Amino acid sequence: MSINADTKDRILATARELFHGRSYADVGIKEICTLANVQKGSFYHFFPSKQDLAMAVIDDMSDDWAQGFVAEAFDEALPPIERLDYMVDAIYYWQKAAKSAEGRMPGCLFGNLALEVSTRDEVLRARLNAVFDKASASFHKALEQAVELGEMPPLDTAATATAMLAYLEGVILLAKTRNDPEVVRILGPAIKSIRIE
Amino acid sequence: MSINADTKDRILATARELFHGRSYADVGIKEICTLANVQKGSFYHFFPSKQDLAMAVIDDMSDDWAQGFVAEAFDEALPPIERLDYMVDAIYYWQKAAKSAEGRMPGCLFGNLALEVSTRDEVLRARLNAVFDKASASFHKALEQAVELGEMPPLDTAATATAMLAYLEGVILLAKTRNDPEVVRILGPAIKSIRIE
DNA sequence: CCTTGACTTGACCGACCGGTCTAATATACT
DNA sequence: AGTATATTAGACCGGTCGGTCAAGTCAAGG
Repeated sequence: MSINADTKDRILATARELFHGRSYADVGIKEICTLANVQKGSFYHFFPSKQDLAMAVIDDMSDDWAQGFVAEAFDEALPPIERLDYMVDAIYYWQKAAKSAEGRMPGCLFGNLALEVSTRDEVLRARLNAVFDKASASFHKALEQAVELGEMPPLDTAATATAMLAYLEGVILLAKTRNDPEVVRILGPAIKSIRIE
Repeated sequence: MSINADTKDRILATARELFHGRSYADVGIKEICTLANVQKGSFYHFFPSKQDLAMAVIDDMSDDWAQGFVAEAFDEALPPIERLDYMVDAIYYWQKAAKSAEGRMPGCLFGNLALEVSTRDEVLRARLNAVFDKASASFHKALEQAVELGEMPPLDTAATATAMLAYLEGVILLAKTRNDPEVVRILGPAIKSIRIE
């Protein structure tokens, strides 16, 4: 192991921050390298291409989510419907914190990337799709349990789960465009009203 | 008037198509000029910058919408709630047609641009915000009338209108990521279930 | 000690970016 | 006809892009 075993991690963390705060196309490898204190050669030692970096960033963020507040929000100990509110709250506080730290609401990295690259890069699109599928599955489980527990009248849980995810992404999109996290707080809770029979 | 009085229009139409089908950053002025059969000098005669072009494209598309299917969908002759379904249908058929023509679902130009540029360009962000506000207003009017006519129990019509717009954008985002317009058809109608009291 | 191979350095590459500029050309007005 | 003005043409600019590469440095294994 080298003394700089964390080089790859630094690249990853820096890229993630920059991609999230701006966009894929706007952030160059040179900039990532500079901020991560890494030389270009080292970068290309770890990542064969910018696309590969993007995939790594997506996977990295996805893992962090799965182990982070998404795991908390969809904790089976919580009543299913409360999980939805937890998720909305988590997003709200996160975006609010990000805005006060950097002045701008970054929105959802996955949503941002999806709209930016999915017409141009099939590989990344597929990756992002998988992330959305996984997220949708969390909603699905919560809905199934809600129905099972009688907390919610029966419905098409799979379709509704996807619709809820879509709603969340849409709310974040609008909030980002307004650069106002309050949009999430105001519109977010209506996620519970969405129903597909 | 010059024999090529439509030069500006050709630039605009080409840029709109390219921005919509790909992204703002991915499309260069040179490419727009080539496809529009215009030279760079002419381009910069009509548009002082790429940013100005983007604004013009946003305005152009927004006007087309306002006079096109959005006007039809939100026609006051239609029962308010049917307007929502009309809107969803219109989006579905549009995206489906675009996909079979070009192989890819382009999604919503405004949503695409919003996520791509709103952290980087305040001017464009403001413009996109205005477009969303205008769209939200159409929903708002429909909801107000629905409540008035007793077709819908009273609710916070303004917030719900924005929520519906957010939902639509989210559905389009997901559909684009899946490159599958059917997502719009399946999830779209649930827009009517969204409620903010 | 010497080799191996992972890692780093930074110069370098061609392509392309948004944007500028000068000169030519077409049109409209007097 | 002559002149002003709008439009077009396309070479050109500095800068940046993603990516390559040859030349190293350095720690671990034999």
